[in-house]
Amino acid sequence: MEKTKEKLIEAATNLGEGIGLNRAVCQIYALLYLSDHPLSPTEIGKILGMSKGNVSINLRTLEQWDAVKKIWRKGYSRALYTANENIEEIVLNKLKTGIEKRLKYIKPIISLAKENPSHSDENFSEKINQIEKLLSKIEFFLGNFETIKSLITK
Amino acid sequence: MEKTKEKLIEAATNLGEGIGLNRAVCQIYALLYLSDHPLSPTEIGKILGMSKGNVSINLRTLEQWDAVKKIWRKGYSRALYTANENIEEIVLNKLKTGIEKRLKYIKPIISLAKENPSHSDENFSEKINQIEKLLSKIEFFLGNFETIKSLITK
DNA sequence: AAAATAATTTAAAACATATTAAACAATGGA
DNA sequence: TCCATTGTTTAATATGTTTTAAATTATTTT
Repeated sequence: MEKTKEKLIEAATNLGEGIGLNRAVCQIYALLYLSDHPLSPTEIGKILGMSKGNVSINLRTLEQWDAVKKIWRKGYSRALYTANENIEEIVLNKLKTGIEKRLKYIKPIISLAKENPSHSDENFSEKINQIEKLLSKIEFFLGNFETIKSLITK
Repeated sequence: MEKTKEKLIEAATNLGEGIGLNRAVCQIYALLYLSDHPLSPTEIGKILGMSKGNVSINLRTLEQWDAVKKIWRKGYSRALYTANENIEEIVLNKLKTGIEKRLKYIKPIISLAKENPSHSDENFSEKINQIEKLLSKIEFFLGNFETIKSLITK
């Protein structure tokens, strides 16, 4: 592979790792993003020096994020992969999904704490109120997410 | 400790772990956040059933994030700790610092790729342009960060 | 100043995650 | 249909992170 491309992939991978993604996922996405043609899992593995099992696992992860997609070429009947080039869209969607999941989890717990008769503790109920306020801000944010997203991505 | 509080700390910790923070950091912050009075490292360790080494390490991490602060009480000459209650502020500051660090790292690499004479590859220079556009969006965002922050936190 | 208590640092252990290698399944071409 | 090739799953290995326990350092009390 070209030296510059290699460096870019390396840089992107470090970046991704910094925000908690695993190495393989970043490498594969960066490779596909920079490639001008779709690649097969085998090619990906060869180029990146990575086992085919690892390629397989992480391609599926990327598909779930809608960060890459399978395409079919006449002649080839096995799938090739391309990157969804809209990085902002991918990131924002992941963000939204993540926040939603966590909200759903925390809300009932806060409700429970609110109902609970530990009214003697003034500080505690004040803190619960603070958290509730924060949660409703986040919910507002989610409610306007599509608007915010289009402001950013367009 | 009170049952409800315990559950809340547990929930907050799971939440934090979900976004890549370590268990101890979350537990300590949640405990201090919900406590109505400052706590010493020893107390924290005892309440959470955690080694003092672990408390020490993770308190320092939290201090670096400005998520907790040392306070002194007359009579006590050793430091006690309280939570910075403004969670939004903490999160946004961490976000900003993180983005800045990563920008500084990726920018020179992009510049290098741009200078590089791989002009034969039309696709490649197009992709570089895409990334540059994205980076300048992020920079714009950072430039207006204080404004955005005050919109959110106030 | 010495003893007691508290906090930090460190090296090792426990734990978690990512990666591989090998077995298995599916597909395409002879 | 059988062989060759590609992709997936899995169990194990390797790697990285968190936590602890113990040693060290700092602080307070007597």
